[in-house]
Amino acid sequence: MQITRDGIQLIIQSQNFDPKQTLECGQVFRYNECGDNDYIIYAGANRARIFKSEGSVHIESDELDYFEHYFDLSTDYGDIINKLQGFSELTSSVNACSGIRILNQDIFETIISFIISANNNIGRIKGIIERLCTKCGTDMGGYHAFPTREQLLRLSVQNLRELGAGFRAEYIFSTVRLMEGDFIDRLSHGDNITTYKLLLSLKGVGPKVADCIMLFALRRTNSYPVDTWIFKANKTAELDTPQKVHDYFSARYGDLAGYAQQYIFYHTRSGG
DNA sequence: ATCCAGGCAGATG
DNA sequence: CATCTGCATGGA
Repeated sequence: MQITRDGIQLIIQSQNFDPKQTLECGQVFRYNECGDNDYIIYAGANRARIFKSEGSVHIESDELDYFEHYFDLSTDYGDIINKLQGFSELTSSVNACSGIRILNQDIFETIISFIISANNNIGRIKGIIERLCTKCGTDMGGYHAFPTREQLLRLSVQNLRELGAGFRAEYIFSTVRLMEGDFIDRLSHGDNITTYKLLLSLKGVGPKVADCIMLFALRRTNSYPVDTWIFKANKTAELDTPQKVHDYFSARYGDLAGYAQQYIFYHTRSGG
């Protein structure tokens, strides 16, 4: 993969980077399509435009270093794909979605976003998060940052309901209060089991949401989130519960489980 | 109208 | 430990 920096933009030439697949594979919610494979993406307090043109991906932002890490540009996805091709059941998914990259997202934003995602659909999730940012995120001039913990502490359960969060309003209200002191540091530095248990201590965070947080924000790539789509795709007579599917495939794919999960999820959801 | 959406908490065997 | 039910909201 070749990266060149030209003023305010990065230009990336890679077989394995497609903006549409990367943003629409369900790992992130705060983006808007503004053209053909052309998006505005908001992450934390930052904003970028990302689009594909003549085989290259362009990223325009005032914070290029942030987005270079955010889009995981130092990881060799060709190598990951080669290894996953060793599993015959993944061939069609990987071939159809070979431009997906797993983002490095902010931990607080990811926790709140995936609490909102529970028993919800992507359109509503995006709307609730957008209204949350507008309601209490810092005005960056033209857009709003994702709220900080301190900003969310000011909202009542009633406020959260008015944004459309439904029964998740209580979860968010409790969780921002549980994440006190060095909670985030302990999440980041714990081993997989410790971090997983810590996440389950938050309200609105169960097995699936914890796996998403570990994969999308903490880069624990052994995580294998099992939602309704993955369960439908993987369910067999033997693997007849989400937990059995999770345990089987996280063991089968090892540290590539998270990548495999995203290829399957996007492929299944887009009609594969 | 009924079901579903990137599930979870709390109660019950 | 595993299984069951209620849950806010809006679109299909």
